Amino acid sequence: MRARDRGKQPPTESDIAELAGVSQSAVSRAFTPGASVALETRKKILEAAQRLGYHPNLIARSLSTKRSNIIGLAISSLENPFYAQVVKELSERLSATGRHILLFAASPGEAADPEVETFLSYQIDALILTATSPSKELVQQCRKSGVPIVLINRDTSLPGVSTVRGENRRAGEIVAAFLVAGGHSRFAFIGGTKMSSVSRDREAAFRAFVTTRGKGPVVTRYGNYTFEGAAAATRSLLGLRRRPDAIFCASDYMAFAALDVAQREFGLALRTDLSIVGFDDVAEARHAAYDLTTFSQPPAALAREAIAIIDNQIANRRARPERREVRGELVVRGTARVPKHGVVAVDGRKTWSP
Amino acid sequence: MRARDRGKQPPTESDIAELAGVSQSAVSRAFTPGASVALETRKKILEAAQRLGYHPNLIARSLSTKRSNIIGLAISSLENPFYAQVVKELSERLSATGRHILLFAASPGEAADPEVETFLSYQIDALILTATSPSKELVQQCRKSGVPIVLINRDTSLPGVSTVRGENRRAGEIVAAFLVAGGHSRFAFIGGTKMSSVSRDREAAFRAFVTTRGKGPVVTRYGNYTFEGAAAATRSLLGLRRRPDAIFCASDYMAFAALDVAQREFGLALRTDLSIVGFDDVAEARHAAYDLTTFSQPPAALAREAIAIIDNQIANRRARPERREVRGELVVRGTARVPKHGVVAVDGRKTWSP
DNA sequence: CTGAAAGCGCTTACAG
DNA sequence: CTGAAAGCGCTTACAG
Repeated sequence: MRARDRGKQPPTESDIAELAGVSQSAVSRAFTPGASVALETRKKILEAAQRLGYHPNLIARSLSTKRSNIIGLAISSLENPFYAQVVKELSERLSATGRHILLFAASPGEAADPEVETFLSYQIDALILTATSPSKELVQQCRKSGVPIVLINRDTSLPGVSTVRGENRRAGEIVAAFLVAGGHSRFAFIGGTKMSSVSRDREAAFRAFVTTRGKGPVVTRYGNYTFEGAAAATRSLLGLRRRPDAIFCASDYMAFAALDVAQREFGLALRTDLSIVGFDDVAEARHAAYDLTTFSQPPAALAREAIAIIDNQIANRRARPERREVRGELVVRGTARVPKHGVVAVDGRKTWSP
Repeated sequence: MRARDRGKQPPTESDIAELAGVSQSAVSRAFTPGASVALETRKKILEAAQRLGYHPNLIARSLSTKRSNIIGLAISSLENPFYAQVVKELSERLSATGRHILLFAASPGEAADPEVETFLSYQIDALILTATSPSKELVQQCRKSGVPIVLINRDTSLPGVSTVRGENRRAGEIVAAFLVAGGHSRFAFIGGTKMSSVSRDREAAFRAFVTTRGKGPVVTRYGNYTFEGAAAATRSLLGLRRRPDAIFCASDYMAFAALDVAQREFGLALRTDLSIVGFDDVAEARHAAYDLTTFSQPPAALAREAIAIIDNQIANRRARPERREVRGELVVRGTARVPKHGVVAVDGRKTWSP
């Protein structure tokens, strides 16, 4: 009796044990898949647990097993629907395997690092960063604690870190080919940050194609991955004497800002005065309000690959970090002039390849 | 030495104690604010901790203190930028006080309940639900475990649950007054779900005002808080023989869908053929692409109040559940005809009141 | 101020 | 299959 009238305290294994007339360890086994318990005993125990409304204390379990089933997730641009979608995909897939997300959502400017370090104190099983990059110190901490770390849509030269990205270089090339074929002649690129290597990859491939075709130079501005930043970048670009007639943006979210400024502030007509192409293919891109031509990078695939990497790393602590790429395609919509040839329709959407 | 060469295992208080030549409990005190440790000892300990790269194991701490500093957060519409913003505000405010978010992001249809119940096993200090409502069972579980629960932008008749909402009734009334003053005559409402009481409150006040002015009836459709659902609702409404010339949507996100359908599928001109008003005032609402007239419900305030309630409930376990309301205002933009009188400009935005 | 000890609620060898 | 016991890494009375 003593054990059970502990007032507001939730019941523990000992309470169940007492009620079922078995040992506490028997109760533990009854809740451990694969542990050896007689069918009869397990039944008694489950009944008792049911009666008392027992739920295992996962904090205690984590302490003994040294596995928390918690995955740390840091993100710096939740206002960007692309990342909201990534978080959602991650949450759904992870919870399907009984794992949970410890979330930290920073603002684009902020360093997520200090917060994320405290995640380590929660004994997370792995760390996922998206829209943000880890510092050297964070990576070292993770390696010391044996916590695998994977970046989504970001890259790093730091050793021991896995990455999952879209087809950045291929995208840059295809978008360039598309715009060149569309008859444009003055090209610009709105990147994330100077440091962002995914943005740089897209830019490099874009620029290489354009200049190789003798259509250079490509003017670049940085939108810092924010709406306001991209709006400012667009203003700067459209104020140029040699005004671009084709802008490739490193994210749909920034492309939305470009669209805004081009139409509202400069009164430009899409496709005739100016073509804009984004990257990501977020859900909003197909809304009539934007109808954005863009290169896709599916969040579901990104989430799937990131989790696959984590699982590998957890299963085999000595596994080498991986770098995976997720396929995308150019989705043709209304914000960019369309070349005469090369458009094909699949599943109700239009795609283009050279 | 023994204690320190445990290989990949992160250092513990005992390791620090050994290195610093003190007891393990002394180390614990050094990391407990307000505990009594000599300045000298604390210094030695912190040095040792620094050298070993020690971070307290929060899982172990939680087990003794029965406080995890983890707040459970369940959300069902992260694709709606309004909720993405709410999550972000919550994350930033909570981490400022050393707390973290255990996240579960479901899809609008799904019940978050089963997942959220496992949160309880993590000994969360409180539970926040937004864009989703708890089942009776969940609420009972929470009360049993003494976990305060607060809903954001949702309501419930279940006892023991706190809520934070926008000015639903006032919004319905003001939007109605605005549209009536704008000379509209055929009113419609796109609600979330039949069950959603925040949606019902907005609708009831809207309808009451309209019919009182002899401008009824108000036709209602439900968009299920999704983009596709709202698009279908709009199609149904605009296909009506007595086609509405004014639609009030229970969320901006649904209003975006309505805008899409009205313009792309029905070729309607905003303000002359049809006025659309939303609810929330998400960041996208002021983008040129939408330029949506809407009643605001600030996520920052919602997050602040929700946390304040949680803090009250944690500080005083016997505190009664609270129901708080957060102020909003009608933000005048381009999707609805504007009455001759009543518009005032503040801080670069236009507002209206009767 | 400090250390030894018990306890938080689990898991997991180890005997039987 | 089952129980007694040690241990996970902390906190916190209790003596001194």
